[in-house]
Amino acid sequence: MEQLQHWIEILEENGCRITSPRRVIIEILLNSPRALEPTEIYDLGREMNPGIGLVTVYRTLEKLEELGLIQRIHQEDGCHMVMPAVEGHQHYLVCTACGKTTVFRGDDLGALFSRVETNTGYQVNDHWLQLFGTCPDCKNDHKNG
Amino acid sequence: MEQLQHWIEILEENGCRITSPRRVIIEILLNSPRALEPTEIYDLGREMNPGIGLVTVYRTLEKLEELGLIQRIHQEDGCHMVMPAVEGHQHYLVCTACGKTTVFRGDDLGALFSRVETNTGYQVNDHWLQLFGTCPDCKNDHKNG
DNA sequence: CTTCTAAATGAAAATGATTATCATTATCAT
DNA sequence: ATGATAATGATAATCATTTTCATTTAGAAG
Ligand SMILES: [Mn+2]
Ligand SMILES: [Mn+2]
Ligand SMILES: [Zn+2]
Ligand SMILES: [Zn+2]
Repeated sequence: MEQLQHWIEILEENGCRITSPRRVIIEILLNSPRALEPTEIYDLGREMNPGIGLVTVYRTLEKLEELGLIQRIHQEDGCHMVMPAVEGHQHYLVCTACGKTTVFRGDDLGALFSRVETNTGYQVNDHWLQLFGTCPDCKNDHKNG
Repeated sequence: MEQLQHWIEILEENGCRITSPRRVIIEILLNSPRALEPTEIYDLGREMNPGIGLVTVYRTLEKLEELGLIQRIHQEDGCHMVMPAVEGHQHYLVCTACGKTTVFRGDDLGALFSRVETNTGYQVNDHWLQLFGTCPDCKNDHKNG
């Protein structure tokens, strides 16, 4: 749990107090193999600390995102999930069967952006790329069944 | 307005009735230079036909999406916008200043997908790419002021 | 042109996610 | 140990979207 200590230090460095709900929420985020929705974090959190409130989950996630410790993952319908952030530029690869989420890097979209800028006259400032697929475990599950 | 006729034909071919609200909503979609949120379509629709309801906007959009005539554009916060769909595989380029949205094609992400599949063991089935930038008009506005 | 029926509509309420309020609690610097 | 105030949690508010249901209407049939 050094990762947990690291997050706590960053919170302290930023003038935040270390509270029981925050510990619980951070632990949940760090131990989850997949991205979670706020209500999922809430449900898991209540198992550890029944007094915890959904509003505190939202507020803690807001703070953690502000500090760059977590990132949002977008879904078709609109509800967001969150997961620990990874340093630097990267994108998500989400398993559509079980939700397990992985990051990848090394996308080189520079050539595409240049082409698009030339063709459209727009200046491209940002991009948003997310991949969907089947993780190794779910591929096997499907084979066996 | 041949585009409008085309959409109406497709609705008819699929057993849908052609109603006044539907005409209004389709006209708004086809005449907008940018993607619209459901409430924006609702407000514009009321100017033409004050009796129209927001629920009908949602239902009509659902139907149009089902028929592949419109597509959703995702936003950071979660609320969706819609705009007429373009044939074939393409992605959106959204102006962050005025909202004007354009499509582009010719992304060749095959090499990236292969690399990701090798590195992660996932099978990549789908992808989601959206670019953000500044449109030509807004670039000029910024220069002048 | 009427008649008929299922599709479509709109008002109102329900739902689900997120945010705001505010009195109470608890962290942590002193 | 004490106090200032950050954080919490119960509650209510807000916002987008969906459901319900009684009423209207498009368009097929006669
Ligand atoms: Mn990238
Ligand atoms: Mn593509
Ligand atoms: Zn999986
Ligand atoms: Zn613009």
